[in-house]
Amino acid sequence: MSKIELQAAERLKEAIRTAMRKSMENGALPKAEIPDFTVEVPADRSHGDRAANAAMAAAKAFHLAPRKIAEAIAATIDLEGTCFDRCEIAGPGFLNFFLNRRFYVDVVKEILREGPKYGRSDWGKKRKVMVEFVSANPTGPMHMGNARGGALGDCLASVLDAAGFDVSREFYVNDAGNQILKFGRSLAARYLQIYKGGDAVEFPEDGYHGEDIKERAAEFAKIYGDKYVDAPEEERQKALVDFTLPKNIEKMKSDLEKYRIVYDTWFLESTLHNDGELDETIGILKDRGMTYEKDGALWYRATANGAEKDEVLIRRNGTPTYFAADIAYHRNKFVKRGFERVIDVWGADHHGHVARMKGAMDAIGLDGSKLDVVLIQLVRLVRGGEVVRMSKRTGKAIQLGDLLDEVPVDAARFYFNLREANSQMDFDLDLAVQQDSQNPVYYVQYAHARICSIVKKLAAEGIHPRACTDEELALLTAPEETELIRHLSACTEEIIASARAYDPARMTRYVVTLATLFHKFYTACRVKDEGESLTAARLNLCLAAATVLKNVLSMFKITAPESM
RNA sequence: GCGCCAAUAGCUCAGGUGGAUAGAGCAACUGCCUUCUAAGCAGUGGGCCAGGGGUUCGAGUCCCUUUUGGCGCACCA
Repeated sequence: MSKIELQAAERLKEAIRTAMRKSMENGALPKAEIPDFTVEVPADRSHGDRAANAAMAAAKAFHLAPRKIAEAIAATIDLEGTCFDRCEIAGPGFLNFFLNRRFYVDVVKEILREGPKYGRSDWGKKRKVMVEFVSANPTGPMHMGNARGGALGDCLASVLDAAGFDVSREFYVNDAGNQILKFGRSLAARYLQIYKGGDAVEFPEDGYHGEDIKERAAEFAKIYGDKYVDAPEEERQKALVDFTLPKNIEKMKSDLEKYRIVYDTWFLESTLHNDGELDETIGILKDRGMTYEKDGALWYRATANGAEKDEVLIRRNGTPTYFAADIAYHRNKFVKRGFERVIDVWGADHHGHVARMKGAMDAIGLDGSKLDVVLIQLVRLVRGGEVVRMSKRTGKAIQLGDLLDEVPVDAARFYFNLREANSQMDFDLDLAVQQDSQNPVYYVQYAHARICSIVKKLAAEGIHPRACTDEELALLTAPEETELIRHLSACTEEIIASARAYDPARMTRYVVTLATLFHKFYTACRVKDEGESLTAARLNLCLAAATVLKNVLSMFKITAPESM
């Protein structure tokens, strides 16, 4: 795990604080409390590798001009033990620090030593965290929104894993409740229509109108014939649901696997109903005085936790609501399975549900703040310059399976992780299908392939990668080389930042920038025929770059091709 | 009506806890392959950060407000 970069900021901060204390002792600064300040990477390279705003932040406390404070700090600071060797005062009082030679040498060595592990850290301290994502209704095929949620959820899980959490991926299968009844009614109607004609059988108005329902009913009819035409409605529906549901779930599994998503758990909602957990959870709410009866239904006092209105848990007809099951489900995650933190990836249209769900966790005596919800704005599909509606019910929506038939998985996964979850996004299918050189994923993969090509070319001449001495690695002083190394060194920090923000798109941007810096290096610096030592050192740098490119890509389950 | 999310270049978007001259990609234009992959690199043009107030040394970033979009406010899930 990378320590170098992580320690850089902390050690520097401590050195600055020490310098301030020393200045106070020798009278250069008045005695005052040292305020909080930041150390950051400046936008402009000429401002050094790290900049601290300590002098400006302390101006008030010391009643001194920022530049005076900066001068006192710069005069006393001891950079021994940090990876910086120079400090400049600039602008309104910034302290700009420059990395020493040793830093660049150590980074390259560390990457080559760590290999596939480089970038990983124990920041998450092995805490158990669950990421639940997609969880599409098993009543029909998955759509574009699921494609985005899938790529994001899966990559978020990977980022958390790399940041040192014990991550579990889960798919919640809504195989119970109202929509399954509706599902059964829809299937039964389509089934009967086969034998009695489309006009003779009325299709339920709130049913699922998709073509897939007709297809499933036809498959069923092919096997069982008219056996269920005269059976009681309830029996007919049950037979159709029992036949169709497993097929739909299998289809989702295989589509998702094509998409390189493999879950640790497929959690069936029906288990909550069947083994009493739902009743148990409602019992807890009752015991805590969070429920009451009204109009024949059982209500949850959501308003007690700040909600605008109360919610029904059990309907007048005796069936529990989705919300009731969801409370039991989340209780199961925390209590029965001991997850310390639970992340749900939901479509943004469910945002109203977020506060309710957190409040419900508090209501059953858990901590709602340990439930995090990542909201994903729905994707608008654009084809031929026109927005395509994605309603499942029209039966005209593009399905996840269709998408993957047309768009390479590498491209789809990368594309959906280009933007943060909470941004609206159009998916231009025409563009995505024909995308090759335009798609940033190829740009990144190309950088990797280029490196492999260099290595191959040199190997053909009998030059193989070897360990370099520090003196040799210190030859890497061109701006294109130091910029590249500097960015490579930020990988661990960046993964942690992505994990903290639940934003895997940060890593996509990181790796695109990495590719850019490599391409610049490639253009400016030759590896071949540069003298034995420099060639060896640059070859090491190439391997380091390839390692990080590959680590990030494979974290996202995107291939890192050796040639293109 | 109430609430959540958004508004940055022609288009699609970046801009961690406020920092130095607001950045990429695409599109447009101009250069660079007898030398490791040109799916690349270098350069040019392009901006009232939706409008208006405020907070302070300092605001694209924080607060208020207006406008414009997306989405919620079921005994649906």
